[in-house]
Amino acid sequence: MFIGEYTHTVDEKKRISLPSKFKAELGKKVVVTRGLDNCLFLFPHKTWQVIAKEMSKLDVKQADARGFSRFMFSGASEIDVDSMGRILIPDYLREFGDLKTPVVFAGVSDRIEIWNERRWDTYKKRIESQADMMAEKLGTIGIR
Amino acid sequence: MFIGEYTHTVDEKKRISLPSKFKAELGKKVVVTRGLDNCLFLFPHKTWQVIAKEMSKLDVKQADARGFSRFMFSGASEIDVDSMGRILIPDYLREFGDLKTPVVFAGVSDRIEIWNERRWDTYKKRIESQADMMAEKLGTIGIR
DNA sequence: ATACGAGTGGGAGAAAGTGGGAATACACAA
DNA sequence: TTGTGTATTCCCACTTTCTCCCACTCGTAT
Repeated sequence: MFIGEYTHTVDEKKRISLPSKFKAELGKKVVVTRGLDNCLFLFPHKTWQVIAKEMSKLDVKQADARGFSRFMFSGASEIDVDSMGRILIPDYLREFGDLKTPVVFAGVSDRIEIWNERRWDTYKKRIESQADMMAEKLGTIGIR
Repeated sequence: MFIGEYTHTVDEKKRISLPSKFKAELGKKVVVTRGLDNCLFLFPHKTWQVIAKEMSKLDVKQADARGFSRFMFSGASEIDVDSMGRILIPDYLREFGDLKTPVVFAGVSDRIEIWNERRWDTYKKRIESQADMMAEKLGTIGIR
């Protein structure tokens, strides 16, 4: 399970090194896709295979399902982790996620999210400010 | 499985080089057909054979099934990949897809779609804006 | 103080993408 | 049939980008 938050650099060659805490669980082959709220999702290859299988069940005849699978599959990229534990995000994904130095890796259970740091901070503040909502959600999962 | 998004050029001789990530899986012989939403579908020859077989099972009595298979079969074109990994799209398909430089190859699971870049961007933006739909679909495939 | 691991930077070689030339095939007119 | 012009096919070559590997720095632990 991925937890924690790490800030990294995008170097001149557009490489980003993975947080070492995630390296073992991610393995040598990872998949990056478009995520929600302009972040990217990062999965171990094995997790992606499960997701891809689920997605391929969607009905091509439905316009929104078609759009969704186009969005996810075309947005996905299988990436080899280099010998230094870095990944190279394709241009179109880097643009989508607005990834400029610094970027944030956020572990979210089964997946890792990659964020533009500024967007991440803004997003976090917005969530933090919604104390009532947080309290309620905590309640629903049994913490009071 | 085809994933990812690649922008390529249509050269003076109307050739388009295939993204190298797709070359191995596509093989030396591919099939291009009319796709949905004004893009073209590109299949490895082997995949096409399976599709053709499935389509021939469709009920001829149903007008929409008839229309669909006419649409797919009449538009289909078998194309050899040249030694540099490029293909030559027939005029009528290039017109249908409005393919002018630059064009986008989008891997969508078992097919590749070829888009006019401008149309693709417009389409993508429309999908991106449907965040609710995306979140819902993500939920159905187990991402929350 | 030294060793180690994590994160970052850079250089050389390989590959991908694209443009263009030469050879071949084709169509049509003389 | 032969010649001419056009189109198509097959290679070769150039440029840019990517990939792989090595080196350096900084902080932490021994």
